[in-house]
Amino acid sequence: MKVETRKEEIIKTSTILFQKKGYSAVTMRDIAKVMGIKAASLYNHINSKQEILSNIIISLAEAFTEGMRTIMSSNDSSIDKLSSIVKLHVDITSSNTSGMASLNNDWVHLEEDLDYYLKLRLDYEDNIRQIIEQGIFSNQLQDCNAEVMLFSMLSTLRSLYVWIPNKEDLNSFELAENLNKVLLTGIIK
Amino acid sequence: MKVETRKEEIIKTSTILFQKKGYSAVTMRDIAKVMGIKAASLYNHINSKQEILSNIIISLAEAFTEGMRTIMSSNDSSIDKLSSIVKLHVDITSSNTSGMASLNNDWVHLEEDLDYYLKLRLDYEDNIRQIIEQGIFSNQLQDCNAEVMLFSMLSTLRSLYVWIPNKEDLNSFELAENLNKVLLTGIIK
DNA sequence: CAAACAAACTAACAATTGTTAGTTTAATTA
DNA sequence: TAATTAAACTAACAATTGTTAGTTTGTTTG
Repeated sequence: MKVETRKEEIIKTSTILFQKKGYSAVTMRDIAKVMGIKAASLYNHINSKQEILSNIIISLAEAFTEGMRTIMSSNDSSIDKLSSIVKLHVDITSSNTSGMASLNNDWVHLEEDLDYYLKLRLDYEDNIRQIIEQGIFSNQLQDCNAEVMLFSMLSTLRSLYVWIPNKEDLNSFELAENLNKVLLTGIIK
Repeated sequence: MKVETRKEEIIKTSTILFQKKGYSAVTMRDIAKVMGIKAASLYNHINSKQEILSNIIISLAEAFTEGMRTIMSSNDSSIDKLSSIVKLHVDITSSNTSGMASLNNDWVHLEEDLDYYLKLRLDYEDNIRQIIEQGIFSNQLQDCNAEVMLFSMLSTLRSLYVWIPNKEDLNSFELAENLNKVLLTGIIK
């Protein structure tokens, strides 16, 4: 709908500002100034500052949930599923690095949608855990502490937003390729 | 000095609050309330909110720098050096998980000490990069993209603060052990 | 042309922010 | 006991916060 256009511009602008200073440190006047209007004018398009944050975070969280649904419903091996997850993170993060900063750092400031976000996040982690445990059980993965594997992988994937903007020399495909290699087979020869 | 005692209590309290909501969202009145005093009373012991943040972040950053100095001056192999770095992160993070949250998320709000912090951080990263490149050169590490290795490892280590408080079942030693295995040799069998 | 509408504006609000000045209280030291 | 000091207090400040109400402007549509 065309009505959404201006709202989307506000969200896009806010996303970039939230990335730089965090949700709490960004004022409505900051956002307005970047857009070349007055703070009060923002309220013709959005209902609250909180709504902006929700829009940024929830849409991304749902994208991950949707991607995970596809992966889980496949018949791939555990290792292939993990590779798909890496690809999913690289793709979503590449398309919205700033938003991923809010997802990672500002979710604590969600109000109405906090519980919903936490549920999506928990379910997502549970799915990965399940894949890893299945991989250990079927002898494809090392019999190492599953939580450590989960944590290590997820930490790296969640930090991609910091790193992708600084490394334009690798395209999405190569990046996912390299990440897979490092995350799955380690760095030792 | 005994004079510092009260100041340290304020910093400790602030550290925990900063971890929960981030520097910008925590007010001097929040800090004072937890300590059971009035906001104005805080200023008998500290000069500004900013000073609290600086204290938290810089002392941690310097601990890392100091640890790295020791590692770099050893004659260990690249792999052993990387293991020592993992241990360094586990140790420092275990001893101050809340502070590590500020180090990771609130450093952007540093003012006077921002440049100093950035220099420490950059030097630290350069040292790790150097170790990795040396490892590749001497054929101990896979000939994979060095930046990806560096990023993956550092992302995991920097996220430890989120994870350590929830996993008390692993002690520092076991944790470093498991992390080393996963980070160095991967998760595939 | 008139009506409708999107999107900006000005002005103001009540609450909250970090911080300062000056004062009181209670314990320690000379 | 008198002087000192650490550490709290009250009261207030100027600035900034998110947000609301009501108005103006210019474009699109009937």
